[in-house]
Amino acid sequence: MGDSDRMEHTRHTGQQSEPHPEVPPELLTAPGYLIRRLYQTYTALWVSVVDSTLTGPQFAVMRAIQRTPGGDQGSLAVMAALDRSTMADVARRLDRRQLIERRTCTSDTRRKLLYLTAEGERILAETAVHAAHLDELLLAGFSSEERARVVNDLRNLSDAWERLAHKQDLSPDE
Amino acid sequence: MGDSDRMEHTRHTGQQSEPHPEVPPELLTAPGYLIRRLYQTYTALWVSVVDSTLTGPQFAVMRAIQRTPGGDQGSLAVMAALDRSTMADVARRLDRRQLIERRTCTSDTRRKLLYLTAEGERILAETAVHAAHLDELLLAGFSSEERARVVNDLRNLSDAWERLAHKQDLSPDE
DNA sequence: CCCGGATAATCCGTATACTGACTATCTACA
DNA sequence: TGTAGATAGTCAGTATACGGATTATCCGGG
Repeated sequence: MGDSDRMEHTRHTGQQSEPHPEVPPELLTAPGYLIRRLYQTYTALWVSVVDSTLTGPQFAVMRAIQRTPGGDQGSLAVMAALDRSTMADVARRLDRRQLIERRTCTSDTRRKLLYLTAEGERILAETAVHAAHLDELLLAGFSSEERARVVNDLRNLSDAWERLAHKQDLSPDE
Repeated sequence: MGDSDRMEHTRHTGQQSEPHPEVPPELLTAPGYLIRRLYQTYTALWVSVVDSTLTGPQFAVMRAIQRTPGGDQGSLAVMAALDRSTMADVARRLDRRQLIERRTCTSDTRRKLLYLTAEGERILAETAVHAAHLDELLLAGFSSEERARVVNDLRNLSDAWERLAHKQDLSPDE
C-alpha cells in the first residue's frame, strides 16, 4: 500500500511551489472544475490517512451492507451511490478477498444478497476509525458553524444538481 | 449522450422513490461521500448539457493549451489538474482526433509541446458555450449571494484540503 | 568525454464510473 | 397458461485516475 516512508515527494501532480503554471481563470470559477479537484484531493487524502486495504467506494459498500445485511446488490448500490455496473465490479473484488459473501436469493435467483464476513466486519471496523479521523481532518480548519454551513452547502448542491439531472429539458432558453 | 426519448425510466440507478434503500447516515455527513456524489452528478450533467465530443478533463486540457500554446505536457497537466499519466492518455486521444498537435521540442527532445489545431479551436469554442450554460444551471437555484458563498466555500475547501494533502504527518493525535 | 543523477513522457496494473447490450429470470395480464 | 415486459446482474467498451517501473534524454562534475 502507500509508501509509509516520509520522503519529501509530497506533491502528487508536481505543482504549487512551482513558478505557477497559471490555471486558466475560467476554470477557477467553474463549479465542475472545483468539484473534480476536490474529489481528487479527497481520494489522495483517503489513501494517505486511511491508507488501508479499502477504497472509498469499497468502504461505502461495506457500510451499506453493515446497515442492511442481506440486501441485494441493486439496493445496496443506491445506498453507496454506485451504479449497477460499478457495484458488480466492487462486489466481485470484495468477494474475491472474502470480505463479503454473495448468496443467490432462493426465492428470486436473479438476486444476489450481500453479507459481511467476520474478516469483513473486522476490516470495516478498523477502517471506520481512520475514516472518522479523516472526516475530522477535512473540516479541522473551520469553526463549528462554518463546518455546519459547509456540509449543508454540499448537501444543498448535491440535491439541487440531482434535481437538475432528473429534468429532461436543460436547453439554454428563457 | 442521454436518451433523448422521454421514456419513463428516468431514474439512472433505479430508485430513490423506492421504499427504503436508506443511505447510512454516517455517509450523509461524510464530506468525501458528498463530494463523490457531487462529482458523479456533475459528470452526468456535463454529458447531458454539454453532450458534445469533449469530456470535462479534455475540455480543461484544451482550455489550458488555449491559454498557454506550446506548453509542455507536464505544465499543462498541472493547469488542468491532471497527473502526468492521465495527461498522457488524454493528450493521446485528443491528438488521435486531431484536436491538438504534439510537437517534440527541438531543444529538449524529451518534451512534447501541445498546440490546438484549427478544428480543435472550433470544437473548443463550441463546447465553451455549452459549458458556460452548464455553469449557470449549476448555480441557478441559488440567489446571487448564495452563489458567491457556495463557490467561495468550494474554493476554501479545495485550498484547505490541498494544504492537508501536502502535510506529511496526519496522525490522529492532539 | 563519460557517467550518474534528474527529468519528461510513457507503460503497466488496478480501480472507479457510465452506457448499452445481453442473459437469466420473474411477473402480470390476457 | 403463455408470452411480453420488466428486472438483476454481468460484460464490453471507453475514459478518468494514480502509483510504480521503464525508457529516452538532458545536464553537471570529474
